[in-house]
Amino acid sequence: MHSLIAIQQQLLPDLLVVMRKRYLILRQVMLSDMIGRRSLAASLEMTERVLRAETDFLKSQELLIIDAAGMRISEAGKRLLDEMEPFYKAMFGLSELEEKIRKHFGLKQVVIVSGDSDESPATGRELGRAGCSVLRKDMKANDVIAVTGGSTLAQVANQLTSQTPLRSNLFVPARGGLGESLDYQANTIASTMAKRTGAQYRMLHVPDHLGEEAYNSLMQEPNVREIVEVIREARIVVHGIGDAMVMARRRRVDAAVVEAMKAEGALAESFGYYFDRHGEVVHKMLTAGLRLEDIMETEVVIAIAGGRSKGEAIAAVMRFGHDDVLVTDEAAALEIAAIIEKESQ
Amino acid sequence: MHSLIAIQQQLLPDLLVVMRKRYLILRQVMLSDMIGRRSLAASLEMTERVLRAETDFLKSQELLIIDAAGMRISEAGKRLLDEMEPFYKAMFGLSELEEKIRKHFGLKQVVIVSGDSDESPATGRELGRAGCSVLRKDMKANDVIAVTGGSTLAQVANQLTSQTPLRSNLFVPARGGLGESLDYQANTIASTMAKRTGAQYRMLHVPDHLGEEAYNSLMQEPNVREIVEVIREARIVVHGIGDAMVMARRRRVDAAVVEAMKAEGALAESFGYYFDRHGEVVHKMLTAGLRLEDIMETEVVIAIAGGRSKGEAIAAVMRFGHDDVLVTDEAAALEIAAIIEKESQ
DNA sequence: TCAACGTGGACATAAAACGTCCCATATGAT
DNA sequence: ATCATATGGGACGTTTTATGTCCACGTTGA
Repeated sequence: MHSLIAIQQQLLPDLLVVMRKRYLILRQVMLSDMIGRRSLAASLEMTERVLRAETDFLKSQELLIIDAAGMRISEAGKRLLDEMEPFYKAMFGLSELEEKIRKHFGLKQVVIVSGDSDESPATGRELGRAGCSVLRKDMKANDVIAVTGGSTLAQVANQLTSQTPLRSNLFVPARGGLGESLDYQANTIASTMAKRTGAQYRMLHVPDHLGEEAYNSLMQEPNVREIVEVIREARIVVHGIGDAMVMARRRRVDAAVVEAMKAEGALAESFGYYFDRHGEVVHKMLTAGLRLEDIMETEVVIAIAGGRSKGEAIAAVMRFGHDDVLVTDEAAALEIAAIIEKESQ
Repeated sequence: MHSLIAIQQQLLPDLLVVMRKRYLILRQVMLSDMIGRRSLAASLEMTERVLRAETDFLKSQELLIIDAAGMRISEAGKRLLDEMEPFYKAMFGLSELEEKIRKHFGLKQVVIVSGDSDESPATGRELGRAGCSVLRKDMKANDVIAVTGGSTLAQVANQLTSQTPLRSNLFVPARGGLGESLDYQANTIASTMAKRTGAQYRMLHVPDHLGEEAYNSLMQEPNVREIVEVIREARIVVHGIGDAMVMARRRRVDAAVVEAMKAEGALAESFGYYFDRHGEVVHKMLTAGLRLEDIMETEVVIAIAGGRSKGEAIAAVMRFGHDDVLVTDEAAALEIAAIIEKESQ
């Protein structure tokens, strides 16, 4: 059974979307006994016209009885709902989760791949693949795309492709060097993405965290200044999310600073900033890359991160509230959902 | 698993059609090793443009590899075909059958509902329902529709509906009275259909088989003559198919005639005529209703019949070669397929 | 080298989906 | 009995998508 669904996902990705839509309509009609088109459209958050197309179809299948008084479910419709119940969770559990998380954080889109990146590398790859689709869909001609580092972003970079060379696009690192391994550097990832898609890329050869003096003098350099300006005007930002302490350690942040951040409740790290559980930024620092105020004005901010252990961190960054799209995996999503659940009580 | 397929067939029949299309493309590509768009389109009997849309999609799913040299299937594509195999028959077995029968008899359309009308009344009703859809789709304003009698046609009549009254349509019996029970008379069925759809109807109160003298004198009657002329110009004919001997007995055909027909190999009966296995008409008779030459010129001829026992008869009438659409059930279709198979050897 | 066959781009046009408004009508409260 | 309200369905202009048709250009194999 499960394998059939997997096949259909590949061969007809929107099959499940349509199926869910029709299922939800049918269910809503059943719960409402008798209901009119307009109020049904409102309660399902659909426009009247597309709902109408669907109800017309359901009527033609005799799953819905629809007359001048309104519509109600037929016997065959009830039977179908019953028979479908056992499949529902397997088929649409993730969609439900997506919708829940999307709504709670006010995101434009949430994509969840099944599995746990912590446990299985395959899930990590899936995550990368999903990130690619999202990115591809959001990219337009002449876009500048800023990307951060990290293993997840590296997965995205290694799977990104494009049918035709995207000569007009420009990939840039969101931040300067952060003392990570070369493969996971933002610079590396930006260049990989550009090479794989036939796009342009520019590097930012500057350490990320800078003292005021160094910052000022670097920004005097015309070539640094120019690329920094390009970065700060990126239309799309793609970033990973990490655990604050893990990242701090990996980046050899000063022990005293680490302690300070810990004291302030630092939980998550993303595009060089550290966030506490409420999405507040802990420890603002001068940077040559994207600053918070740039992020806030970026048109499309895409977060990509997965693994059960990252659930909390992801939730923290989402609470920061300037992301538009979240791509994650099932394990992390379940953690996030649990956090939402807990605090809504 | 099987029940999921049943659900999907109700909830998204149109998407399953797409799924099959993509599967067949993928399979054809695999069988061809490497093939170009045009020749593939030809072998699948699709236009080049729609095939292209599909192959573009399959490429985006990475199921197909497509470069300047042509296209071939990817590893993922092969895997998908393998995994899909066990589901294929359950999902599209009937579509395959439909296509096979359609091609063999050169029909415009074949519709098969699952089950065996001989065994289950529910299948009979399904058959009627399917007949309704076909008829509805083929009907246009101002059409005259001639219908025959029989229990299957009665099923159609009892389920035919129309959203809006079809005031411009006219239902007429294809033939005169044939000595069957009232419910199954063509007259009854025509009037039922008309009443249920808000259409017009006309009756033909004349015995079907007539001697030459009676025929001539009846045709002198202006009102008989008029309706007969209308019948003979029907744009659509809907007819059932029966076993020759069963029908002959039910209609109390003269024993000597029955013997004669038997000797000539009469196998099937339809719209008052008897056919042998080759679709040749046995025993032409004068009739006030539709004659063979009328049928041959009718724009849309729809045959509706099911049940394993009728498979042979249906095949015989199809061989007659003037039907456009066949609506039948699985059991009959399997019989028909077996007959096709047997003689193609 | 050349001919045949391949893909992919381009574009006009047909067809479908969609948003929006309106109307006759059924329903239920008054 | 009547009236306000909500209903389905028709209509229609607009936008989006699908489709037919050509053509440019690259690859391949003779």
